[in-house]
Amino acid sequence: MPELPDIVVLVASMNEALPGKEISNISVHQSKVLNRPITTFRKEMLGRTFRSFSQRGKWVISELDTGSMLAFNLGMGGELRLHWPPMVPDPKRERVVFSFNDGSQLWVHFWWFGHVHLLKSGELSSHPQIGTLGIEPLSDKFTEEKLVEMFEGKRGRIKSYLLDQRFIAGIGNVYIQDILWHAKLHPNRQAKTLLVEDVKRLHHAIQHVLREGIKQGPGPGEQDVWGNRGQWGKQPGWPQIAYRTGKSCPTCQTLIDEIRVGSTTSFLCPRCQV
Amino acid sequence: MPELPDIVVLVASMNEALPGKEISNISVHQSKVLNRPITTFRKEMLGRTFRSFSQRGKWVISELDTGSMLAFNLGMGGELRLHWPPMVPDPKRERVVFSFNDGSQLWVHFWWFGHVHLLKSGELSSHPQIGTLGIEPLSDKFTEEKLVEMFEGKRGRIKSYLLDQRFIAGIGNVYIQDILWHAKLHPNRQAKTLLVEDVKRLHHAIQHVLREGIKQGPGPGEQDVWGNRGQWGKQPGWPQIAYRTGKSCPTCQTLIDEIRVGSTTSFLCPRCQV
DNA sequence: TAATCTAACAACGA
DNA sequence: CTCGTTGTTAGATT
Repeated sequence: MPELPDIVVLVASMNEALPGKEISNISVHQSKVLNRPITTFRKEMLGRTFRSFSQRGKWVISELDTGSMLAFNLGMGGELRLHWPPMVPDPKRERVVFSFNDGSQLWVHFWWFGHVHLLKSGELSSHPQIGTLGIEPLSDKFTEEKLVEMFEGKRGRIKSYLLDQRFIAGIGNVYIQDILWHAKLHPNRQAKTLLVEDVKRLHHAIQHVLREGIKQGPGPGEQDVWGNRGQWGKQPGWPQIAYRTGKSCPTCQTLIDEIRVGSTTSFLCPRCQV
Repeated sequence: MPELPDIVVLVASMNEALPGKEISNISVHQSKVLNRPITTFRKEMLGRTFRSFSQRGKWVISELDTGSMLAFNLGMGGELRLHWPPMVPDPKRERVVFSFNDGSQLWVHFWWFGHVHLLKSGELSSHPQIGTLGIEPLSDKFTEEKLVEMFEGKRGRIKSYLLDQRFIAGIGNVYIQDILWHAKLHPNRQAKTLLVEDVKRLHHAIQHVLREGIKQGPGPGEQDVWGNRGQWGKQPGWPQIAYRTGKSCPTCQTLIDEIRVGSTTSFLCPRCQV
């Protein structure tokens, strides 16, 4: 699933490519991705234009000319792709296709668990998932103190909290790998054992890795609205740890390990991360 | 902790012994058993008389002359005892002592986790524990159909549900032993595997064992308000299974086993109960 | 040993 | 983590 950096890059490309296009047709091939009956959805969306796009957690939020919002969650294996000339989509693969008045199309693709939710102005905050998202880790409000607070009184492992979208929005099981490596913290480290020093390193690592992710372009399997992919894995320094099992830790040359943490996989340097 | 049959017997004795007595003094030796500050509690209780007593789940509920309720939960090792002539209670042992105008005393004793909660008329249903109690298993409303419904869509082991006070009120880890033996059901039996036949046997076993418990008098460690104890363990047929590890199953002579089920102990016939 | 609440965790389903 | 629900467990304690 695309995480914060992937969404930031995708949203930037959508802001270049899509504003002003008027929706002239909509095909929905899997109705449960919508939060309304198909007919209602079509009626409310036809004739609308996208005004702008923004990122919130792992969601793409677009503002329509009516002031309503269309919120995309790409689930697993998700893509938002602009197509021109128009093609006939494979209905098994494409969940929703928006056709525009200039002949181009926006394909919403994912193989499982995605959402395309129409929200009236002001309904963002009452949306069961979007409304409960935590802080944006690249915003000014995400301070070291906030991170200290977040762990206060918590008993579990830090990885659980970093992945919990109600605390921090946008970190998933890809970028967290390098975040924990930069912070020199083991994913199983208990929150209550963190020192202020640890939290400071973690705070810095979160912002550093997410910003670097934006700079490097979409992560593995991700792309922008035109299908451009990023540098991930194509150059030596990026990523340092994620999906590099058996390679050497850049700091100490110990071999990178792959372990199960709860139901997720973690990549880590067993020597640097404690 | 006293369970439904023990509470029924205790309540009956309290209805004989206590109505009409006026509370002339109250000593509270552990304030956290109350749901009010001690001074407020004393002010509201002094001069009151007990009108009647009833059983709800594992609670003793008494109605005062004001229409308010005083709800007792005896926690672990709990006793409600009428004393005359008055004695000086050991404050380490006795949590609350009510002195009456005739010189007698009601001692509230337990070594852990008991409650003495004052509730205004109508507050019973909003009490966090009493208000969420499930059905009374000896009431007419407790039908086989109710029991079938209770297990519908449930995935866990039946013992969890039978002990969960939000489903059925009043069964604890003592009487459940003979209930499951009579129903020929293993405590770890998954709810979803129950046949209608099983549920029917279970329904009958619940009512049979609880009624027999009332008839036999208070269970192990329990007593009525005068301190009378029951027949438990003093005669061959009662109980059949509970606390009889290593004895013979009355049906098949297999030795009774003692196992851990979650965090509780279960006694069972490994041959009869499946 | 017991009772109940809760957080954390796992299993499952959508 | 993709997220919600449900059940299980460990820890704390009203």
